[in-house]
Amino acid sequence: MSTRYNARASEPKWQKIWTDQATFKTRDGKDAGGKPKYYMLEMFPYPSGNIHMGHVRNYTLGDVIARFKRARGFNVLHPMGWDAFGMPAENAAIERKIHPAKWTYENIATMRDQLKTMGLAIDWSREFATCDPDYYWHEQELFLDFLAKGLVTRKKSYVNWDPVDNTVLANEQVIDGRGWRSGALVERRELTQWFLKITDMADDLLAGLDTLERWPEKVRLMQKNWIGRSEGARVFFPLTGSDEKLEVFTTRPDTLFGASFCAISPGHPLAVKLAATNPAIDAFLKEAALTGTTEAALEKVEKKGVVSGLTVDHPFIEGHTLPVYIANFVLMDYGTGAIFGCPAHDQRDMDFARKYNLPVIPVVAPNGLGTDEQKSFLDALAVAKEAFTGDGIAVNSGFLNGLDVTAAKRAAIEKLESLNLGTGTVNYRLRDWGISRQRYWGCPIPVIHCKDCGVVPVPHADLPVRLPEDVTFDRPGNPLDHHPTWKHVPCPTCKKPGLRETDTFDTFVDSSWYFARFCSPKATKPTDRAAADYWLPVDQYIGGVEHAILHLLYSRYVTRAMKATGHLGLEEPFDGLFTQGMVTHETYKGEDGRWLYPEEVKLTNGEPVHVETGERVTVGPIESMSKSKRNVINPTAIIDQFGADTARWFILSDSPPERDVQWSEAGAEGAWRFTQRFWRIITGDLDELAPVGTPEPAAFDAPALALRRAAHQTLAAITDDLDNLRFNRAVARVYELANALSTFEPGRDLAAAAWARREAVEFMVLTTAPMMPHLAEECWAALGHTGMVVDAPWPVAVASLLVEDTLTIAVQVNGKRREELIVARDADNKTIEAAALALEKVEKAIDGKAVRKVIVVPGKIINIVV
RNA sequence: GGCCCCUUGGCGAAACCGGUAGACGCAGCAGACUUAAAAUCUGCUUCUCGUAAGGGAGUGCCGGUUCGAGUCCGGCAGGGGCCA
Repeated sequence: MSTRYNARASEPKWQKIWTDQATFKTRDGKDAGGKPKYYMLEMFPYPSGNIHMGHVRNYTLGDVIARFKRARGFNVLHPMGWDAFGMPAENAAIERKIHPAKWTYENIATMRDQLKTMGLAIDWSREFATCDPDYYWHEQELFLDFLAKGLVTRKKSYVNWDPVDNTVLANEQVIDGRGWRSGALVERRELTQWFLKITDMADDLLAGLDTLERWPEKVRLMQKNWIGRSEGARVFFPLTGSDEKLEVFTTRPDTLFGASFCAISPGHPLAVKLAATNPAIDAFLKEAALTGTTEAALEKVEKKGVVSGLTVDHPFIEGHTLPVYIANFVLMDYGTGAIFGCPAHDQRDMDFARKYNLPVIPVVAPNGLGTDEQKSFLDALAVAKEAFTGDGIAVNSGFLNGLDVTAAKRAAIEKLESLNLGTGTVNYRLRDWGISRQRYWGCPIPVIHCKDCGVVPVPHADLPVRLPEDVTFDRPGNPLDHHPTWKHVPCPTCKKPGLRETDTFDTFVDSSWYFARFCSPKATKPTDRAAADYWLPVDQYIGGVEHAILHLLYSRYVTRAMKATGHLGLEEPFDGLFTQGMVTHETYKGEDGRWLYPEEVKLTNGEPVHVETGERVTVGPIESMSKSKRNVINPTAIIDQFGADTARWFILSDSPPERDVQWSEAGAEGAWRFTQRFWRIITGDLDELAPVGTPEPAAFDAPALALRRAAHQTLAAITDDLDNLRFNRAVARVYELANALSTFEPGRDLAAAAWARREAVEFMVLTTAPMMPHLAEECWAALGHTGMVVDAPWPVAVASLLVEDTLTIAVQVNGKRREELIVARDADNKTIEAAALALEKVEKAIDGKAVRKVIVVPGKIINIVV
C-alpha cells in the first residue's frame, strides 16, 4: 500500500465512478422504496465567471448534509442550477461586445466544471439556468396565473432615474446620489410598472414567521422589521373652507392635540396641483425630485419645506386651523403621503418646527411625576430641541387627559370614527414588489399593450415570449425597446397592431420559485404537483445572510401565490434555514499603498515582503474576500494543489459555520497534512486489522475495549454534530479518534485488538466520508470492501459502549475545585460523599471547619460547603 | 438614534440543562528518527509565584442571584448586523 495519498489521481477517478454509476441520480417518491425524503438545497450561484471561496463553503456545507442524510437512509434531493439573468451579463455585452447569452452560458460551463472538481453529491440531471427559455417560459405562465388571480397590479411609482443612461437604477446602484455607471445626478421619476401585491399578504407573511422554528431568530427578526407592521389611524383633516379632506396616517393619534402643522409629500396630488400655479412650489418639487427614494436617503437630506398656502381644520378643536407644508421628508408611498406634525413627541417634526418657528405643544408627560415636576417637564419640552417619544399620560388633550398612551390612542380613534373624521388602521413599511426592469437580460413580461383593449395577457399557447437574439447594446436604454421588430405584434384580442411589454422581470422573481422547479425540472407546467408535494418543503436551505430579507421574503410570498394558483400546496418553502458566515483573509498593502494579492507576499525573517521587489508589506485587517482588496484565494488553485477533500476539510474545520472563517495558508497546509495522516492511519497497518467479515469476538480485553469505547463515542458525537450542523466539532471528533488510533497499544488478546482496530478504522472512514468523500472511498477500497462508502449505511453506536464503568468527578470545597475522585458509575451519593471527605486535599481545604452542606451532582461534581 | 447579536490562551475555537474552563486544530518549544534537511513520530504549551512539591489568579469591565456562573439577571465598555 502506498504511503502517500494521491488526491490528484484519486479525486477524478471517484468522481467518474459516481457519474458513471449515476450514484446521485434522485429517485422520485414512488421509486424511493419507502425511504423518507430529504431536500437539501444551497442558494444557487450567479454565473459570474468563476467559483469563489464563498461557493466552496456553501456547497461543502450542503454536500456534507446531503451525503450524511443519504447514508442515514434518506431519499435525498440535492440539485444545482444557475441564477443566470441580471445586469453583469449586459455590462459584459456593453464593455466587451459579447452577447449576454454567450457570456452567461460560457460562465456556466466554466463554473460547472469547477464545482464538479469539488466532488459534490449533486443530481446534475436536474440542472437548469433561469435564462433557459424552458425555465422562463414557466415563469411567464406563473405570472399570467397570478395576474388572472388578482395578485398583480400595474401602477405608477417613483424610481431612481439615470438621465444619462436613460435607465432605472436599483437603490444599490445609486452612490452618493449619482448613477454608479454614468455618474449623473439621479432623478426621481414616476413610471408605470408591474407590481406583485405582496402587501396583501403582509399579515400572513408576518404570522408565518412564528412557524419557522428552524430559521435563525435573527433572520425572522429582520423580516419582521422589514414588514414593519404598525397600528395607527387615518385622520381626515378637512381643508379649511372646502369639502375636500387631507388624509393623513399616524401611529400616534393620541398626540393629535399637540399637532401644529400638516405636511404632504412633494409627490402628493395636492402638491402637484399647487405647483401648476405657484412657481415657488414648482421649484421646490423639482429640487425634491433630485433626492433618492429610499428612507435612508431622505433621512440624511436636510429637512426642508415650503408653505402650501392651505390650512386644515383640527378634528378635535373647534375653529383651530393648522398650516399645510410641502416637505421633502414625507414619503409618498408610505401611509398616505401626508402627516400631521406633533413636534413635542416626534424628533423629525421637532426639527422641522424649530426650523420654521412652529409651535411646540407638549401633550404627553412621563408617568410618575408630581404636579410641579410635571409642569417643569412640560415647560422645558416646549422650548427643547429633543422630542419626548416615551410612554406616559396625556395632558393638555381635552377628553384624552389622564389616559396612558395606549388608552389615549384607542379613545382618539373612537372619537375620530364617531366624528367621521378618521378610522383605526394598520400600516406596513413593506411596499408592493415592483418587478418591472427596463433591461434586456431578464424574463420578458408576457403582456401586450393595445390601444383599444388595454393590457392583454399573451395567450398561454403563444408562450414562451422569447428574448430576441439580435440585439445591440450600442446606445443607452433598453435594447428590447430599440429592437426594430420584436415589440410590434398584433393584439391577441382585436388583432389590431399592438406593442409588447418591453420590460423584463426583476431577477428576484427568477430565484423565488427555482426550488419548486427542481422537484420536476422537465415538467411541461411550472410544477408537477405530485413531485412538488413529495419533495417540498426544502428540509435544509443554506446560503448567505445577505439574502435574509429580500430573496427569502419574496420566495415565501411566491410560494403563497403559487398555492393560491394551484401550483403548490404549501405556504412556507424552507423548513430549515442556515445562514453561513463569510470567508475572510488578511489584506496586504505595498509601500505605495496599493493592495497586493496573497501570492505576491512572502515571509522573510518573519517579516512580510513582496515576492519580487522585496519591499516591505503592511498586513492589514482580516476582511471578507473581495476583488477590490485583492485578498482572494482562488479555489481552483487550492483544489489543484491540495485536492478538493483538503479544501472541504479546511473549510469545515475550526470555525463554526455561521461565523466568518479565516482562510490561512498554514491552515490549508494543516488540512492537507491531515489527509495524509488519515491515509496512513487507515492503511498503514492493514495486516493488523481483522479481515472483512470477521465475527465479533465474545470478549475484549481492556485496551481493545477502550478503543471500542472511543470509536463508539466518536461515532455518536459526530452523528449528533452533523445532525445539528456543528461541522467544526465533527472535525474535532475525527481528530480525537485519529489520536486514539495512533496511540493504541494492543493488549494480550491480539484477535480482539485486530477486530476493535478494524471497527475504529471503519468508523473513522464512514464518519469522515461526508466531509472528505474521495479519500474515504480510497480508504474503503483499501480496507478490502468491494462496494463504495457512499453506498454504505451510517453505522450505529452501541449504547453500552458510550458509558464508562467509572466516572471522574470533581470535588469542590466552597465552590472551588480541590481534587478529582474516581468512583464507580453506580456509586451512591453517600459513598461518594464519604470518599470525598476522606481525601487529603479536601481535609486540608476544610481545615477543621464544620461541614454545613454537601451537594452531590451524580456523575459531575460534589461540593462541600463549610 | 432604535432593535438585535457578539466579546473565552499567541491565534481559530470547545464547554449541549448553571456543575472539573480551554476538547480539537494552528503557531511555538523540546525530544526521537536522519550524515543533514524535509517529512514523520512522541511529549509540552492560559497566566503567575516556585528548582520542585504545591499555591494563587483567570472567560471584556462593575455588580447581583446561587452550594456553584463563560453560561442566568442588571449596568457599563468595545466590536458587528439590521432598520433608520
